Parts: sequence; C-alpha cells; structure tokens
Amino acid sequence: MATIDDVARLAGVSTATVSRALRGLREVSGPTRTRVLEAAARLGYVASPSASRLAGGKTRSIAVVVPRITRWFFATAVEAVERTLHEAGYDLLLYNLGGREGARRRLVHQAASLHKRVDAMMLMATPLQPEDIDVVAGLPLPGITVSSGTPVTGWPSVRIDDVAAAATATRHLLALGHRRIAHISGDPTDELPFTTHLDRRAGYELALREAGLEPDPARYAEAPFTIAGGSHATTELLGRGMPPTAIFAACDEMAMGAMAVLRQTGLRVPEDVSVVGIDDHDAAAAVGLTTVAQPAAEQGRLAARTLLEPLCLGTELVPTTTVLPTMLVIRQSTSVPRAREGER
Amino acid sequence: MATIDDVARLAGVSTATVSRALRGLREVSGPTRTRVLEAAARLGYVASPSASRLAGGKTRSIAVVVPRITRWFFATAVEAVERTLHEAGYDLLLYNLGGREGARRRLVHQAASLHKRVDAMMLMATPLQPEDIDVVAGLPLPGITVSSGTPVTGWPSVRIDDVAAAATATRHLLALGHRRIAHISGDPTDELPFTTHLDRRAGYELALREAGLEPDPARYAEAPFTIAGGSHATTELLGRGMPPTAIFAACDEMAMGAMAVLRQTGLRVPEDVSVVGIDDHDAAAAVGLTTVAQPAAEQGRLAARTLLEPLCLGTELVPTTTVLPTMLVIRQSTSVPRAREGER
DNA sequence: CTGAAAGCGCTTACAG
DNA sequence: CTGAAAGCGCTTACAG
Repeated sequence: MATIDDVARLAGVSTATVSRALRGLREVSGPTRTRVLEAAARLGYVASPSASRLAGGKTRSIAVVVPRITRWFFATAVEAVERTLHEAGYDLLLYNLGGREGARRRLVHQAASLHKRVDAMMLMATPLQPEDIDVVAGLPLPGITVSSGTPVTGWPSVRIDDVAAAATATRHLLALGHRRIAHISGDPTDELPFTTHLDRRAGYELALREAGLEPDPARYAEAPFTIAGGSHATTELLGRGMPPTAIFAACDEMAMGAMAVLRQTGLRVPEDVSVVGIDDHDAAAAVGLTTVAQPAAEQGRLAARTLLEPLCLGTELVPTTTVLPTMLVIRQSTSVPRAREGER
Repeated sequence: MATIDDVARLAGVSTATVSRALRGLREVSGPTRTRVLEAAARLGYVASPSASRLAGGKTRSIAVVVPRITRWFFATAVEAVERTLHEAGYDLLLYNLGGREGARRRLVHQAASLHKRVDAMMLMATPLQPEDIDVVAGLPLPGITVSSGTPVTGWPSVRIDDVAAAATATRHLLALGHRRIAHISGDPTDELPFTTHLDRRAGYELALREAGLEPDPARYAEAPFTIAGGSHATTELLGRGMPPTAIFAACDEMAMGAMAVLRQTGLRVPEDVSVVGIDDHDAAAAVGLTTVAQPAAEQGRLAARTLLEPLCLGTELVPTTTVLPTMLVIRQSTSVPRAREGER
C-alpha cells in the first residue's frame, strides 16, 4: 500500500505539498501539482480515510436514521440522499430502527460515539423522547430532521404539511359526496411513538368537521404503514358492519392493501368504495390509486444538500423549516358514492 | 472531548491499560478494569474511531452495495444486514447503484479507496464486467455476493436457485392445465447488465420444454422489476392479442403490477388469467398472490454473519456457495384455466 | 509556493 | 498484569 511518503519521495516534494495538491488546494503551483498527481497515479495512491480523519477532524460521512428502510418513503428518500452524498464524496452510514424501541435507545445512547464517526446526521421520521432531544440537540454536530417526527431544537427540517395533505385527501372524498368516510392509519403495535399518523388523523378530522361531520371512532382502524397493514385495518373496518363508502388511507401502501381486501370481499373500487392515499408511491399509477403526492426523493435530496452546504463551505447551518408542497392526483380509485349516483 | 489520556490520568494507569480494559482484553486485572471503566464513564469517554482505525488497522465497518434500495428484496435484505452488523458493533456504508452504469463504474474505480474505509464488502445482485471481477477479487478485502449477480472468484456467495424457482412457478401453472403461459421479466432499459432475469427466464423455458411446449417469444415481455414495470409489461403483452391464460412474473412486484392491469382491463384473476410471482413480498399475502417464496432477510442475515465471522474470530473466509431453499406458496391468484374448467 | 515538524488519539509489540 | 514508546498516515499552523 502506497502512503503519502511514497508519493512525496517519487514526486520530490514534501508530504505537505502532496496533501495540498491532492486535495486541490490552490496554494500549489501548476508544475508541482502535475508532478504530484502523476506520482500518485503511478503508485495507485489513495489517502487513508482514517488518517485524514484523525488529522483533519472531518469524517466526510453522514449518518442517516430511518424507521424502516423497507417502506416506500424512506427507501425513496434514502436513495436520493445516497446519490447526493456520494456525488459530494461523502459516505452514508445507514441506521435502520426497524420499529424496535431498543434500536432507538441504542442510537441515542451511542450519540456520543456517533458524533465521532460522522460530520452530521439526518433523522427521518424518528420519534424522540423529550430527554433524547436534549441529548441529540446537544451534540457538537449539525443535524436535520426529515418528514414528521420529533423536531430537534436548532436543527433545520424538511417535510410536508401532513395535516394539510390529509385534509386535502379527505376533502376530495367529501367533494365527491361521500359522508361515510373511514380512515386507516397509525400503528398501535409499534414500539416507537411515531407521530405521522397523528397529524394525518388530525387533517382527516379537520376536513370532516369543516363539512359539519363529527369524526366517528368506529370509522378509524389502525395497523402498520404497509400493504399488509392496510389489508388488516380494512378487514377490521369491514368486520364492524355498515361499510364506509370511502376510505382515506394514511399512506399509499395502506391504500393498496385496502384495495386488495375490498376486491377480495367482492366490493368494487371505486363503484362500491372509493380509496385515497398519501404519497404517490411508484405503484400508485399502475394500480390507478388516487392520492396526495408528496416528493419523497426531493425531500431526501434537499435535506442532504442542506447538510452538505455548511460542511463544504464552512458556513453556518441555518435552522429553517422547509415545507414542500403536496398535490392531489386523481386517478381511478375514487368516484361519487353509489347512493349519490342513484340521486342523479 | 475526553481523550484516552484523560481517562488514563483519572484512573491512574497508562493509556495502554485503558485501551485494553475498554476493549475487554483479558490481560487486565479486575480492580484495574473497574477503575478504568469508572473513569471512562465519569468522563463520558468514547474512543475515537478514526484513531483506533489508524492505529489498529480495522475499520469495523462494511460496505453494502445494492442495485436499488427501493426494491423489496434489497430493502428487506439490507434491513437484516443492518441489524446483524450493528448488533456486532459494525457500521454499514450504503452504496446504491440506482440503476446507473456510472455508479457501478465509480464503485469499481473507487475499489482501492473503498478497501481503506471498510473491512469487508457485500455485493448484492451487482453486475460486474469481466475486468471488474479481477479488480474486486484482487482487493485485500474479504467480500461476499448475495443473490444473483456476477460471482467473484474466491468470495463466498449466498443465493437461491433462480432457475429452479422459476421452473417451480411455471410447473405450478402447467400442472393446473395452463398452456398459454406468458412471462414478464428483465429490463431492457436498465443500463446495468443484470442477470437475475436471465436465470428466471431459463427456468421458465426449462419447465415449458419439460411439458413439451416450445417457448414463444410473443409471450415474453420486459420491463423493470417493479410494480409499474409489471403493469407496463402486461399492457404490452395484452396488446399483442390472444391473451395468455397465465402469467409468470419474475418477481412479486411485477406480479402485482400485472394483477392491477388485468383487473383494470376487465380480466379477472385467477378466473380469466392466473398470476404467479417469485419472492413472497410482504404484500403478497394481502393481495392473494401465489408465489415462490425466497428468504430475503435470511439471505442478508446469513451473508452478514458469514462476513463477520472471519473478521471477529480472525479465521479464514471460506468461499462457499450457500443456496437457500425456495417454496411454492399457493394463494388465490392461480387456478385452472377457463377452457379447462369447461372440460369438466 | 513549499517544507520541517508537531500533533491528531489511538494500538501494539516489547520489556518487565 | 502493566507501562514507555514507537508508530499508524495524514493535516495544519508556522516559518520562510
């Protein structure tokens, strides 16, 4: 393995000059730089990250924490983050809580250790206890939160307005004439106290009340934010009798699960039951799902850039909250309710 | 930030002893160890990874390369890998090729640099050019390949038998009496030369020939391994006229896309068209999809353990190929073809 | 623009 | 079982 000394010797300069030339610092003359680059190339030299981290104090890597990498939103956002980071020469350390409270605790516990291995951290929809927030905010490390989840004092945040997105979805159903609108969301079995479903439920109830309807707990069912979760919640809902004419699912994965169960039960979508979700999942167009689109990749990209800027430019990280727009995308899973059709 | 010197001073021992005590080496007496641990705890001391990597030569991190983290198989496998690695105290550096040839090239190009930042690497379904294989195999770094993708000389491998899995799916349809069996797979638009679809197509053709049928190119359509891809391929297939009585999709995501399009076209599943996939995706049960199940998390876990063992125990990495079993799971998306039904 | 030298914070023979 | 000391391979004031 070639070291910086080998390159210095071959190029006939000091290691300081090699270091400067290779990093593109401009206090190096053209000819010298050329000699160094040639020597480095000849030896196949690559600086040791451990050594430069120790000497330079920068790790050029970022920790990204997600609840579950298997869910569409996080996988899509992480993909964008990964690309942005690697293009900037940064490494991505992945931490997947996997819905385990133990993993969350370990993460907070390790915070002190984490800050020695990364230059910044990105928390996606990560729930934190009040005492954790202080620990995390107290790290000598810039950070950002993405999507809902606990805000961290002094950290910027990139997200959508979950209450508004949910209200938009619900208002769409109301405008079509639906009154018996169910909502599937949340995850009672989850060890971690996520908050996304709370905001979305609030938006649903807000829209109902605007329309003069009182939210009915019997029209609410909980399950994980997955296709299977949507199926379970819908099955539970149907089991209560008096089926809804429409279902607002807190995310597209749940909406797809709902559509599957409805059809297996012999109910047509949208003729018998309309379904709307939130996300604009890759598959939403394929299955004809009406949804409130949110820019997942864009949130990841933006968050990564926000973190990278102060790291690369040495500027201050400004704790701004960026709320990205959502948009209703009407496809084939929603229509006027049957009763209403009859009226015409 | 407390350093090892602070701890040594507070505990009244040398830094060498602190280092040994904290890492649990047993050449430290009980009382001394206790004093060191107390001092470290009091100071909130955590060893600097950069320093111990430089001094010790081990990074305690592993690079995991996936084609697309957004696809079910990779997200599920990575989740298992992440858990296994973190439980062993290893960090996971994520590299997502994102279907970009440039990313693959950069990865191989960076190989020399990569080996200085990780102790091992895991390549999931990563296609390599013949010349790349030598580069990768030549790294002074243990590695493992997971799922199909180019084998690397001297590296172990964890996978399923893709040809057999595809044959199982196809034979299931043949046994039900289907003769017009279409296959959707592959991805002509992908920049990267993946191989999974080739194996699965081979298994499909193998099973057809066993049954005395000649594979018909008109019954084959290509698209990405996603729900949307499955929809596109199925739409293309249907556009050719003479619809098949059954579709074998190369993965469950494609199968779900196929089911969506069939239903939108007014065709019932399975009454008019049977659909079978490969994976046993989280959502397969919810949508009633018959599939050949493969253990995605298990492959990730096993691959991580295989890599960890030699790293932790200092033993040799044995280049074994582990082929995990697959299993046909019959649900509601397959049945006897209509013509056959009439015969009864 | 370039170099000599200190220092980053650990681990590891080596000696006792 | 413990310590003094060298060394891992860089970066960065400082001086010129």
